[in-house]
Amino acid sequence: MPKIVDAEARRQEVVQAVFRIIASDGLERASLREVADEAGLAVGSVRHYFASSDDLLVFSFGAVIDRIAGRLESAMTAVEAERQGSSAQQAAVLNLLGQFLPLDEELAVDACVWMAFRHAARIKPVLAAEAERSHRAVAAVVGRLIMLLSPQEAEAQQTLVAEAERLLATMDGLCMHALLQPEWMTAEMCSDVLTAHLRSLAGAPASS
Amino acid sequence: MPKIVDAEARRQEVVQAVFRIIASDGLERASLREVADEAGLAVGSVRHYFASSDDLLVFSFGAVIDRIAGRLESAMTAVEAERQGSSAQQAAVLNLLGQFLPLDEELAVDACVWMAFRHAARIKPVLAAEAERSHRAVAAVVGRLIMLLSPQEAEAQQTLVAEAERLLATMDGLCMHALLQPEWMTAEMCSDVLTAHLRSLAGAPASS
DNA sequence: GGTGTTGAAGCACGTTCGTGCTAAAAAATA
DNA sequence: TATTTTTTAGCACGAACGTGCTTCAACACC
Repeated sequence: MPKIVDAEARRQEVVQAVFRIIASDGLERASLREVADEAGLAVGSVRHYFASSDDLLVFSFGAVIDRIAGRLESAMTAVEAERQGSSAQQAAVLNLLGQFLPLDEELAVDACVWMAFRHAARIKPVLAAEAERSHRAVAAVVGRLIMLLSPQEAEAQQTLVAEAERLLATMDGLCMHALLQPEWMTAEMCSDVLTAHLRSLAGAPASS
Repeated sequence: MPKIVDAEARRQEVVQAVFRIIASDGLERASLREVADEAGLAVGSVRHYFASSDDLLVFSFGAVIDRIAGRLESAMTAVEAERQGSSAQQAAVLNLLGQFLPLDEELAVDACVWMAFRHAARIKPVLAAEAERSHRAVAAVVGRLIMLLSPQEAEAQQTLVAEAERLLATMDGLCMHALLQPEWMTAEMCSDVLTAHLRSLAGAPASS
């Protein structure tokens, strides 16, 4: 029939163009014309794969969520595979939490895009569902991590939830600072903050 | 000479209109026309007080920084006025940290506007200087708080800095979650997370 | 009371946006 | 080779944007 083209691959190429534009110029510059230019296509071509601008943005949001959630999941299974309390497990935990931070180019792009979409979802209702999914996916991983790391002594369920939310907030804040104030929040500072937080988790059992 | 009008008061009215628009519709909707409508003025009138759109945004950013920094400063002096370790000081600390969070309508508007400008500053160079000032002002207060709350035992300077950055990141993450996922991050959850963090500061001296 | 400075309002221009729609190009099938 | 269908490209329209510039009303001062 037609010119054979892998539609799914094309969509991913367009999404990659969206990511690059958001990371460098912000979400508000991710218009159809800009995206088409960045992807080396015409506006009509992009609109052939995505019915509307909202469609493109929602799909892109979903794509970055899948990427991040996938990284977190695999890093979490690596943590669970290590012996409890071993230094190898400690390293795996640091690796897991590092997936939140813009420590290399790819992670930085994803972090930019993720932050931009989550903040945009406060205003644009079309993004709300994906924002919910994003929060659930990340909270699930962090919850498992907290259950693993918390002292075995009897812990109130509420305390565990609060500790999970605390770690989640710290990671998001750390990511935010690393993106917005990279001169202050360096990779070393991130590492220091992370180790301090993990020590506070292990050393100060939050017995309610 | 002319029609007497308190120019500074007028500017503040326009800035308030900017705040309302950003809080409800996002920063990208804070155009001259929208702001003029919200303030009950004409575009030309707004431009009489602000030379350009960028001028208006930079001034508004500065205004929200001053408001937040002012609240933090007064709350910090209240903390320093209480007896060290007293429960009154504990309450004053909770009050100080609560100034970061959208716990009432006014705080919520400021938090929205503050977040929006800080993220926009990553892209728009005109906002960069104010973003720097914002970071310095808040970091200074949090630094003083950490020095006050840390156990008196000999602490490495680096550890204190890391603890300050950790508290700052946690507060920003908490604020972000309270704004973006208010159903999950309720006021009670904020309180639980804050008390857990303060306990980890006092109970687990981060001796390097 | 005239006069000149200033607040307020609005027009006009060029740019960018999303989107409906049409037309050409390209490749697999008849 | 002719046809059919997907892919690509492009035009046109209305809306919204920032901004330069002009116009009008109002009030303090001579």
